[in-house]
Amino acid sequence: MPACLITQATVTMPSNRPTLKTIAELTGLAVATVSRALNNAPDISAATKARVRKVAAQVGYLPDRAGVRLRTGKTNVISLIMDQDDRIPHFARRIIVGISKVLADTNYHLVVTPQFRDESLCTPINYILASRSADGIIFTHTRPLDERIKLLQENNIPFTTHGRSELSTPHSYHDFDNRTFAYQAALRLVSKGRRNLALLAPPPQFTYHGHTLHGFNQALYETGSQGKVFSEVDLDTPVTELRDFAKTLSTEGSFPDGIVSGSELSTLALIDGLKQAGLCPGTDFDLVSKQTANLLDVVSPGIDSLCEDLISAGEKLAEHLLAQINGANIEKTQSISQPKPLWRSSPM
Amino acid sequence: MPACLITQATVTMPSNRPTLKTIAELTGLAVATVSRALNNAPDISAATKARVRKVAAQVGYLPDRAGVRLRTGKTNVISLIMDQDDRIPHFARRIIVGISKVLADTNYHLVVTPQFRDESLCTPINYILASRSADGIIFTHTRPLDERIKLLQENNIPFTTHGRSELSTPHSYHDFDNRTFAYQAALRLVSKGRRNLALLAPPPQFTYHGHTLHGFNQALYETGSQGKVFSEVDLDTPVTELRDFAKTLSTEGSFPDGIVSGSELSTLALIDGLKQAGLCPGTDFDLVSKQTANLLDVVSPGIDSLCEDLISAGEKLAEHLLAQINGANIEKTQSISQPKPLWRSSPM
DNA sequence: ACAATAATCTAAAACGTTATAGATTTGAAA
DNA sequence: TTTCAAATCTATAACGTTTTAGATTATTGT
Repeated sequence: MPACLITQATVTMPSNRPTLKTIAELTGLAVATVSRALNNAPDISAATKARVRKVAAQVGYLPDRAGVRLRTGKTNVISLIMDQDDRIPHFARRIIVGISKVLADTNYHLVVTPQFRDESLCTPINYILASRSADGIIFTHTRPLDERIKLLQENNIPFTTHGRSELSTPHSYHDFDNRTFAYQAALRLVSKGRRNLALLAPPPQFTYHGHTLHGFNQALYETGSQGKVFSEVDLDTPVTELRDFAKTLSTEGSFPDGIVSGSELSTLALIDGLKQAGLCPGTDFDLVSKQTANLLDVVSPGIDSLCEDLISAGEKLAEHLLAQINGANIEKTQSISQPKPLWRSSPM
Repeated sequence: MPACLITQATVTMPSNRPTLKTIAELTGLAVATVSRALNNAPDISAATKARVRKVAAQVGYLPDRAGVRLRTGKTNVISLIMDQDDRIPHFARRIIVGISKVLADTNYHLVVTPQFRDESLCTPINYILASRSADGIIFTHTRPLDERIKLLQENNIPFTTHGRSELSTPHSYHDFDNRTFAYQAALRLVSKGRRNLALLAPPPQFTYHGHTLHGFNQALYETGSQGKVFSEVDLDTPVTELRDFAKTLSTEGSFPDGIVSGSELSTLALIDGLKQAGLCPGTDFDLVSKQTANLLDVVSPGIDSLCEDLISAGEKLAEHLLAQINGANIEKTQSISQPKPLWRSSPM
């Protein structure tokens, strides 16, 4: 590669990108006036604003993010803390798509900050705070006494979470109603004649563990059914292990004939294990699953499920965060979405 | 909410964030000297460099991204174009994790730019170019005559792609060897005694469609086996449709007893359909699948697969891009990864 | 001891933006 | 006509960084 080419590219070349100065020269106005016109300041005449905006559009002006950021401190960035590994297929992508849909109408960019396995939950947040590299933060997999929430509140930076905490100070969140999910799932099984239920619960460190158990137990109580929470396995158990576990279920004294499962992948593993043990879904047992993608479609017969829409969750999170950045009340930036039933077969 | 609080926060408060000026005052040096010391300029003494670096570490100095970006034009951002919907579970997340692992050792941030369904492939790229908001771009799902590549090359911005194009001008890429994948998969089926093979191929718009067909056909040729490419369905066919298709397969005249499938989800759908038609995997037919996640673990008996590591793909992409930004030759930023066999049962 | 050179540091400008305080023009009231 | 205020615009500084050109000090050769 000829060295001259590198030099040519490195040396400051004219860079025809239009700036406020360009528009100022084109209109004969001062840079400050152009800035204020584009920002709709009250002391600029309507005629001037119109003229400036027209020229700005003509030359394809886009505000320089670095200039704005340096001057105002506003990054126009929101940061999503992304877990290095999560078990829900498409979880990260759908959350991101939802966020992106909302941000598309704004000049915010989404930067994804990874949460590595070997580091503290606070590490990514501390970095963002120290480098002041985002106007707001979104994180997921919220815990009851989440240290991240305290950290963010102390530093007074807008944030919102997927899932709630149990801290006394209110915070912005979007959550899926896992209590209702487990409740409706259990009721569905009872309505199909199942009386000995079991719950494959979320890992205990997450807040929605409690919600899920609560809904499940309430349904048991209201219908007077038997039921238990699997103690050997949870939604984070590797699928192979889960399948082996399911194989042994039928040999137990009290075989659960109705199972509530909090994730599609776990559901598939359970079904395969039970099938291997010679049990037939729909006759020997029934199962109601949470559905976040279309994984259940690959297996037949159809499985009753309750859907959680992760794209719309991402949208809610982005909306909450932007609202907060614009000064909205915390209380206005909290939401809970309801499970959408997808019953595949009619109950008896 | 009391207005005074807002005012207090809005009014420029001291913001104790250390800058070059802070270090300059602390050391008694000029701002320029501090800058040059931290950037290891040749005209600063070793003693001064050491002193400056020590103080910088003590006060927790982090360069202000906006300052650097405004002055140098370097954004320290790389942008990943993310498809709004893709069929491979965990695809986006794993690519992102891989990229993030490499970027963690640098001061690059990763921004995810969405590619919406209804817009041109070039829209996100045009935006990035117009706003000069990234130093480099990564995109996926490369096509043989990919318009994005031409656009990026014309604008002389570093980029790398997941998958190759067939354009004459070389470009940086990381690809999975889909030719070898299909070749080895077909050979495996033949070694199990299957002689009437079928391929569930990628959608024809992607470059790896051709690669896959090539490998498959080569194996047929070398072994003298029968085989065909499913023409009614491909890897983008919805799983329910794919399952229905599989159900009808056995009624055909020449039932394929060995299937090569390019994705886990499709594999699960095919197997379920064939099972419903009364066919048993391992006896009536065999199947070799590409594996990118752990979805196949949920079904038994184990399925032969060839693994594609998407996390390491993300790492490669990031490495290629950074190398290019640092002036590396295009030829040094191309790589192809080999499928890793995961044979579940021994051939006959 | 003096000039020339090398080594090391610094002052000033610039990147694109917005906030502040001030300047100019216009219109109305006196 | 004069005066004052309102309306509209502008010059300047600042955000944090790096580059350029120049300044200062130390070192060398003669």
